[in-house]
Amino acid sequence: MATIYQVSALAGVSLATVSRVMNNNAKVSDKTKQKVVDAMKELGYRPNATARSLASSRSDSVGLLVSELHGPFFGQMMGGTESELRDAGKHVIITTGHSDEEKEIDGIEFLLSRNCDALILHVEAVSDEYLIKLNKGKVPIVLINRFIEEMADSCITLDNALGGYLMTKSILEKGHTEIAYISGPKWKSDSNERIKGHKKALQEYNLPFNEQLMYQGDFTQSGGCEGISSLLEVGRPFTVLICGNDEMASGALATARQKGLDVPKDLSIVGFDNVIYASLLFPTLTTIDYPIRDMGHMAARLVLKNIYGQKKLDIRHQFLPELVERDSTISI
Amino acid sequence: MATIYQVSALAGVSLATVSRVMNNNAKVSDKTKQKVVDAMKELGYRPNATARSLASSRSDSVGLLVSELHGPFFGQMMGGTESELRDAGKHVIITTGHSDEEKEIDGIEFLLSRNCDALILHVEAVSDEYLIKLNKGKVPIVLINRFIEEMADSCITLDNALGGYLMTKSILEKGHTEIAYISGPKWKSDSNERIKGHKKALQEYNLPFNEQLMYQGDFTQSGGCEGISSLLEVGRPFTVLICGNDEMASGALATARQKGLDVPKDLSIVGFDNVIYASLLFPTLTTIDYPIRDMGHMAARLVLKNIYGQKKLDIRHQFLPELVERDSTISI
DNA sequence: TTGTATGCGTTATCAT
DNA sequence: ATGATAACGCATACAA
Repeated sequence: MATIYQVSALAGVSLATVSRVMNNNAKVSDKTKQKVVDAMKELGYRPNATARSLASSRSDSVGLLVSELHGPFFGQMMGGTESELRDAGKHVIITTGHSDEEKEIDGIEFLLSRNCDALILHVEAVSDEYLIKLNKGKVPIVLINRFIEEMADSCITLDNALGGYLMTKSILEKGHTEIAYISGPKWKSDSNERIKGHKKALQEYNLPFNEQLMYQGDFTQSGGCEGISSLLEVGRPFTVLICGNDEMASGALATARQKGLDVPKDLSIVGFDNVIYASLLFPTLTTIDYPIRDMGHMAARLVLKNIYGQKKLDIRHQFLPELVERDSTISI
Repeated sequence: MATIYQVSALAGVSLATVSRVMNNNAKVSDKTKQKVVDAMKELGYRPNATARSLASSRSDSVGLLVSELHGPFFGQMMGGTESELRDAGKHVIITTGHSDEEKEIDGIEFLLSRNCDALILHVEAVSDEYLIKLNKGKVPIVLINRFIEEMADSCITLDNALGGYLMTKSILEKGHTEIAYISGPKWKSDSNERIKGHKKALQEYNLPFNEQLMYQGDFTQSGGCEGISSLLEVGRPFTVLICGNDEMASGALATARQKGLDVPKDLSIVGFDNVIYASLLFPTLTTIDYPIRDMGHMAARLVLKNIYGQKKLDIRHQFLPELVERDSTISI
């Protein structure tokens, strides 16, 4: 691989000059610039990003930490962030945290060690204190789907409580009173917020929250399957099943059908996220739209604005969920 | 951020010694090692991967290029590769090619410029020649879902032709003779191989290939929607619709239902890939299982074996597709 | 076992 | 406008 030395030698100029034309951040006469460009082309020169980064402590790349690489949710998020950044000529370095504190920290340290210009994090296990401290460091942080008062300017969030409220309200309006609920892991804030909204809606309708018909799932399809099975075994009838996300809802849907239940006639089901295949299920799934792709976009824009100086971008920190009514819910 | 200099000063040893305990690749007395470790801890020292990489021309990370970050196919592939590599203490740097030659090359150059120890590529647009040349370079390459004779040892492939054959044969066995086909882009090799297998099965049954009922889609859901609409307009009846992948199949399925067609009674539909939600659709989708997660795993193992010296791993280069019969196909 | 010195490929600060 | 040269943070061949 050709280096800057060889280019400078072939072009008959100094290292500094070659560097200047690469970064075109200083005046270079057209004549010498041409010589350099020619030399570069002849040698097939490609700058070494590592050396460049070491010398400049920049890297033109931003670190992105997601919980998982698979699944519709993170797929959309990564896609949104990457496309925006790529359009701006920046690269994204992706790694995973697997919702595990140690792995999340490991991932963050990896990204930091790669000299990322900024970090966009979807973290669930590390503490607020850790993040606050991290945020005081040299590398700017953007938090997605998590709100921390002390670093509010760096947070891109969805109003999960509102989402939980909307989904419950919609089924209460349909006359349901016997409600089962498969939540996400209780230690995840979005699960909890959704439950909060759920309870608020119940309160407005003077309905009690029934702990018996609450099952704690794990946001996966199979979690939804196990959830509905377990809930049916409780023996207490319910006319609607609220799921903490679409993946669990789709699992529950399939299991319900296997058990001979007609959705929505025998049982209404609601999801959360509006994943790409929610409208392909049968019946099509009523859910809450989570504009995660837009939020991924916005996280990228926040970085572009704060770190890469694209001042004119306007930023939105809080996104709103919306009810998407489809065929999996029915009035009774 | 603390550097190796500060650690060496605090510990009262030389740079080299600090470096040795970091990499523990040379004898260091327990006593001095302890001093160094203590100093590191006290300073919260974290090695700078960039500097490290520049000095050693290694990076303990492998570059991964996929076409897209979203979608069930690439999600599974990335997940498989990352988990295997992460378990081995290596990191993955992911970037995208968007099935576009220029972007694929840009992505590869980015990965190369980051000093990746190896590259795992799912590329569709760059030429064989480019890859062969790339493969002669310093950085080892692994190709996934693409076969090039000259670098066969670096390829992890699925027998797409066999898959195409299996899917067609299964519906021929069911008595279908009026067959419509929504293919992937014709310039993608997997699309083509699947069509080849399709034709081979037709031949065995002495059935003609009907160009009229062939629609070229783009492997997306909406492509499937457009495909079936267009095919229905041809006016020539068909009892089965073969789709180049599950995403198009799911789009076609939804559109078919919208148009009042009963799947599978009025129309059988087959997909390809066996994506995670194929079994959640209604009716559940008959498809060809593409073990892409395993293949992602295997690509990682190939790297671990060849580059990171884990010699005992055994490698499999060719994977076989399997028919998964579900409810979207029926005998006539 | 430990230390010294040099190189890795750039950027950036001085000069000129 | 251009050139010398010192960082950047670490690995490593060579000495001791």
